[in-house]
Amino acid sequence: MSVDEKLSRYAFKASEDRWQAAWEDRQCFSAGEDRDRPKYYVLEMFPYPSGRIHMGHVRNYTMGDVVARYKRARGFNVLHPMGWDAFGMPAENAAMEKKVHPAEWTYANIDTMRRQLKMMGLSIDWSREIATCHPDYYRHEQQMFLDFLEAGLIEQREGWVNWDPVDRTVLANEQVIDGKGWRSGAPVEKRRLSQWFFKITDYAQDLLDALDTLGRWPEKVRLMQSNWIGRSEGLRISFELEDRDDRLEVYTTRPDTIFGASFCAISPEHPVAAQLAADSAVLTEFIEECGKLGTSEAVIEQAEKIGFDTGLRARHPFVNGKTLPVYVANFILMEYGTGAIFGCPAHDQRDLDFARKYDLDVLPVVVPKDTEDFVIGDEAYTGSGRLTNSDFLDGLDVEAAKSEIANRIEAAGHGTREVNFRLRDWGISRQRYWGCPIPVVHCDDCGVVPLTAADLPVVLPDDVSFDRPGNPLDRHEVWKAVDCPKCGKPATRETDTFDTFVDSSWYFARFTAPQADAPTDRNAADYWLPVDQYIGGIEHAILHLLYSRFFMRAMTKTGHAGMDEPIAGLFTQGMICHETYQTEAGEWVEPANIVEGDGNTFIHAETGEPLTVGRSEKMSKSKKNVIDPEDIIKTYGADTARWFMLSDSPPDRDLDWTEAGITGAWRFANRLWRLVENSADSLPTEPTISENAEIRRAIHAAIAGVTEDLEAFHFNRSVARIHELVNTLSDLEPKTDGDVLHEGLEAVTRLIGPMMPHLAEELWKMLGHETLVAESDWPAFDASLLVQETVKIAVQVRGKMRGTIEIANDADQAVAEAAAMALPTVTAALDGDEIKKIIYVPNRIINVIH
RNA sequence: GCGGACGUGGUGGAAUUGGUAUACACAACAGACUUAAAAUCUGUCGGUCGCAAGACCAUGCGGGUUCAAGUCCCGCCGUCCGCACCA
Repeated sequence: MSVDEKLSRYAFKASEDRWQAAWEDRQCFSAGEDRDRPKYYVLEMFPYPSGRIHMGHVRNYTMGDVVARYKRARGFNVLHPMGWDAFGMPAENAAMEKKVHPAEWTYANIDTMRRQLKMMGLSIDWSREIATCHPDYYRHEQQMFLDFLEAGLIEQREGWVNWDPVDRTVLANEQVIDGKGWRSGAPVEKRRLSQWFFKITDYAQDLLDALDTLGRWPEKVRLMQSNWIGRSEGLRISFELEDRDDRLEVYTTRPDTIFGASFCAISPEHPVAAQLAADSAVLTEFIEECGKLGTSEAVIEQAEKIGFDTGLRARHPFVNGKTLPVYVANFILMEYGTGAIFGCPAHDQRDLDFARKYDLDVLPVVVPKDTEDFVIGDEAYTGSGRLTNSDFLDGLDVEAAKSEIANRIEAAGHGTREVNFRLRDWGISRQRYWGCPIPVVHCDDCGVVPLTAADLPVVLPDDVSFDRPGNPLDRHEVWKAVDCPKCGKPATRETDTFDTFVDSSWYFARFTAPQADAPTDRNAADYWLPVDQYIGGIEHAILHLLYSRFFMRAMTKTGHAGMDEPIAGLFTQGMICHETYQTEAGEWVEPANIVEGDGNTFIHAETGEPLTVGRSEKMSKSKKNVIDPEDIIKTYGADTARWFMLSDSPPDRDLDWTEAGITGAWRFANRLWRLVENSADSLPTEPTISENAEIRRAIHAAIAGVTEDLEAFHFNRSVARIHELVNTLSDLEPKTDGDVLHEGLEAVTRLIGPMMPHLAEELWKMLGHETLVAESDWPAFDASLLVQETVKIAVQVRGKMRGTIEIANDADQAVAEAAAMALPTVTAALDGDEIKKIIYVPNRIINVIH
């Protein structure tokens, strides 16, 4: 860089160091419980310490920082903390692959990522930092487990897991690939294991109902949660079984189709299936085959639907002598309803596919209105209509038939109306080391015994090895050995740890008092909660957010909190994507190794191989299309990186990372810096009000617009408005327009404050201020300046644009008509025809119909 | 498979929520400055036809509602997210 360039360019590095030190010095971002100002709690989803920050983090934390800095300028007492979602599988994988202890790996990653986040200049209260893997955090989680247990919110029962028979270890769904263990390659089996469950289903109705109160959540997230909870009103019907004393309980939401039933199907895990399998090797084999699909619902649903005819027959409750074959079918989930259904192929697609496959009857019992010769082909009919082929239900509509059949079945004692939820209890036991230990012991005499508060924390042992698969806690005889809290005899510790979703279900509460001796300090929690603005990826729309909502209720029930809903406002951001590059052999190549060849081609920087450019995809290590934020910040500065993150793409949509985009942002930062640099000396020292109404309108319209956009999360629009204002100000002559330029530059500087905080401080100083933008108020606008005297409105003839007219604001229809008719394009389009109607929307449009 | 979203110039996108489609930015092209390049500044920039005025076409595809549709409704196509042990 030449001397000349140094003089004409914004020296971001010095600036960033200077202002970050100034903020730190003055403790600008430390939060206290100031009751004189309204509080505002801004939170971004805390990161998993995977190694280095990625662009997704940069985008997420930039958005949160814009909100935090903006709200601070608006006079709010802002809490904006940061922490680490530090337990999880990657640390154990690293331990196996790189022979490094999970704790060491995790804490080193945290140090790196904290340093990187600080480079961004975020307005975070770092004194509140927490890491979920630290005993100071997880001891409180253990305490709450004990409290929840006592409050009846937890129970222990058996649950299914994916079992790798070769590695003799439990696998996560993502570790099962095509039905095989990812390391061993062995076909997985389903196994029953004793597990702890949070009874989230006790709150199913409440979690559903309360969605209506979450007005500042995206509609799509509320809808997804609502569907996930999946309330259904149906009927539990008890079928008699031929040659058996017991009955088969099925659950259905379409009892009206009972006369179209042609089979029953039960889950491979249904007790009846197990019983029959005891005497049937073929059925046993079939059930084992189903188990190879693992526990993933997505896999089960996508697998080919297969069944096994048990030979059992269920008696139809209303048709004398009619019996239905009972199948064991791989798509029936034991977790939903009763684990058994009756199938009506004509009116359910899955049942129809099954019936066609096994050649079962397809009898339509609901016919759409005004239809003759109704037949079912390859598509089931699930719409409304009249009942037919259904004895006493004939002629009724679907709703009436549902009600009638329910009445009859209840009266006959063959079943009951039942509300069901798709939502299942939350299994929290994990057979892994790097998680929060579950604070219970197993005693031969007393059974499962919870520890007491005095025994906490149960700390993970450090001396563990990962040289073989399985949970190291399980083989740690010293750590496991403990005296039973009840009888004092030797007992063993529970070796399962918590699902990491437990850690992230209450961290927002812990941030309100991170040093408290109890899980929360109610004074602080009641002051700060709920989170006013939460920001994170859409991928967490269901599980993390639903678990957190449950957890808050559980904390309230046990006295650790005082409200049900932890998150008042939610925003879900899009992902960061980048083009992908591949060699002819199909190997992925990093963007750093790409150079442009002749024409529109790209070649490998080192090997010179020709490369194909693939479409933009989510940045991922596997496709090597990642850009390291630290490289970008070092090259262009934090403000440029932040500005690019906010420009162009709407925050809820995916953002395409491009070289052109980041250099464009860099050029803008410099352009603005030069504008102030070149005009600062010519500006009046005492602010005066300019007579230039046009420019002042532009300035105040920008302030009004940016304010509105920031409130609505339209950051890309704020950026466009700031571009426009800077373009306008650039055209001014500092010597003659000094007063209005001064007003404009002061406004721009404060408007970019939340987005490019270092540059804003730098410009503020250049404009002669000794205060900090970080401690300044948000600029106000004068609404009276925004009113325009005349408006330009569109003129249409029969809905087609024919020109525009400029008339007075709120002009009468007569004025608008006269102006419109005077347009040659209008008279030409009318061609002498009679005018039938004129539609006039003041300040918008006039439409002449002929 | 089920549930949820998204689709506008060469590119990212804007559109007062049913009222002038393409703001703002990028890329490209032309010019100025420069020995030259970079940087910077100025101009052009949806498509077709036309010297021009202008006309016609265009918001994934096909229908519909309306004086008026990117926006609302119906049906397709494509892409993405979630599916309970990844975080």
